[in-house]
Amino acid sequence: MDTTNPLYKNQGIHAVASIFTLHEGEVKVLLIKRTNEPFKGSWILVGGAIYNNEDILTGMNREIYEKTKLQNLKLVQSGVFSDPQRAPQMRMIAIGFTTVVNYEKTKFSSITPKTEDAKWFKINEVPVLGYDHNKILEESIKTLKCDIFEKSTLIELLPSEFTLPQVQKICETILGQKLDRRNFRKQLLQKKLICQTGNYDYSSQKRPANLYKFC
Amino acid sequence: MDTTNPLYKNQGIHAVASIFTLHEGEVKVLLIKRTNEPFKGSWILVGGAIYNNEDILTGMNREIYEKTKLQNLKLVQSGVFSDPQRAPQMRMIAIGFTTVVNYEKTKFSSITPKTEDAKWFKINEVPVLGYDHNKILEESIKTLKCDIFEKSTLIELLPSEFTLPQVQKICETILGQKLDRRNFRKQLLQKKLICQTGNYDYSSQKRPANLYKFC
DNA sequence: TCAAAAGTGTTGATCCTACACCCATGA
DNA sequence: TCATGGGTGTAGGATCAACACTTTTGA
Repeated sequence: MDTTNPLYKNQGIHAVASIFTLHEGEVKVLLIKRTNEPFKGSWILVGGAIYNNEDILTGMNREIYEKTKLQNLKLVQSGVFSDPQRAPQMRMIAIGFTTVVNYEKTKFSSITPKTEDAKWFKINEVPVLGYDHNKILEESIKTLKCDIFEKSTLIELLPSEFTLPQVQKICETILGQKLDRRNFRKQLLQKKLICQTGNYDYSSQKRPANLYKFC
Repeated sequence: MDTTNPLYKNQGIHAVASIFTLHEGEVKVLLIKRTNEPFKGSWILVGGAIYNNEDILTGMNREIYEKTKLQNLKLVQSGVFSDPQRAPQMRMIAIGFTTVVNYEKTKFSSITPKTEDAKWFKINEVPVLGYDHNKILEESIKTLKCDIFEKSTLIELLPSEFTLPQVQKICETILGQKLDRRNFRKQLLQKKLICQTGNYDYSSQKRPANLYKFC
């Protein structure tokens, strides 16, 4: 590689995360309003350029922490975006990631100095985003749907004890379709990821549901 | 992004291809001997740094063409490699790709000025490579095994007319295991990717096999 | 006629889907 | 007692793995 070739100059790498949550029965994604050019005033996904001394996962975690104070999220890679024009200032490649976070955890995260505003958007009410972030989000939604039955996804979205109807509602919301109750339970139970606690959820006004936990 | 931050300087992107072929009943990968530092004299996969004005696929195709004169290969992305130390000169992220090429096509490709030597290696006789290319190759082998039943893979490895035992041998070689003949045929035929030509292969000294083509 | 490779079907296990009725509770 | 949501089992179809004998050819 000839490092004097100007075609190699000024490249950089973005790590961009679609952070999803469930709130009020809707799938939402965290967007941040940019305070600087380019795309000043636009909403974008959480992310930024990674440093020379970081691998991509470290950089992604740092960016997420800086902008949201969230930590220890399970990140799944969901695409590489390399259109030379995707960032106006300089040539940037983006690596997309997908993750979910329990809405309760986000209540206490204050907005950091780097962000003017951060907001959860329903995924079908997302505006036109800066950069190519609509495309990155689209790939992440596919990844989210694929990973919805993973322990790492469900464990984040559920409290320590939960009912099967709760789990089913989460999956249905994310997949955007109804699931058969009996098949759903069979499927989940025979994976042996969860087991009954022996407790019941009396909070509903109807028949109490069995409480389960991850085991 | 603060472009004056030195942590953002001098990043680059490698596109790295594991180009596989079948030859003399073995799966082989194309390696190139480096003529320059770093890793002068080491064998590495085909690849290089992409230009500012290329997307990653364009850059990968260009690198492959420059180094092998091969064109129109079906490239499948097989990983992102972002260890900050993976390249000694400067910080380079690598995007790995997997592809296959018919051995016949490679006979006429002469070595280009950029390469001292290029050679097919059996995949279980690959030496220690420069950079992190052993790791990249490992991921590509997984991708190759996953994609072996894809039309785009098989079509490249087979002549225009071929027998089912030929296809089966290819799959067995790549997967490294024997397959049941009856199940294999059923599986392939019910995908309706191939159909009989009505011709027979008389080249063997035994019962002639039906010739098939992609349809 | 023999050796070698090509060709061919069936059976059982597993998995997935579709579907209907009873149960426990609070109002 | 009723309305609501929780809980449960089975039957049919599709898919996959295992397995053995017959056919065609050249030597």
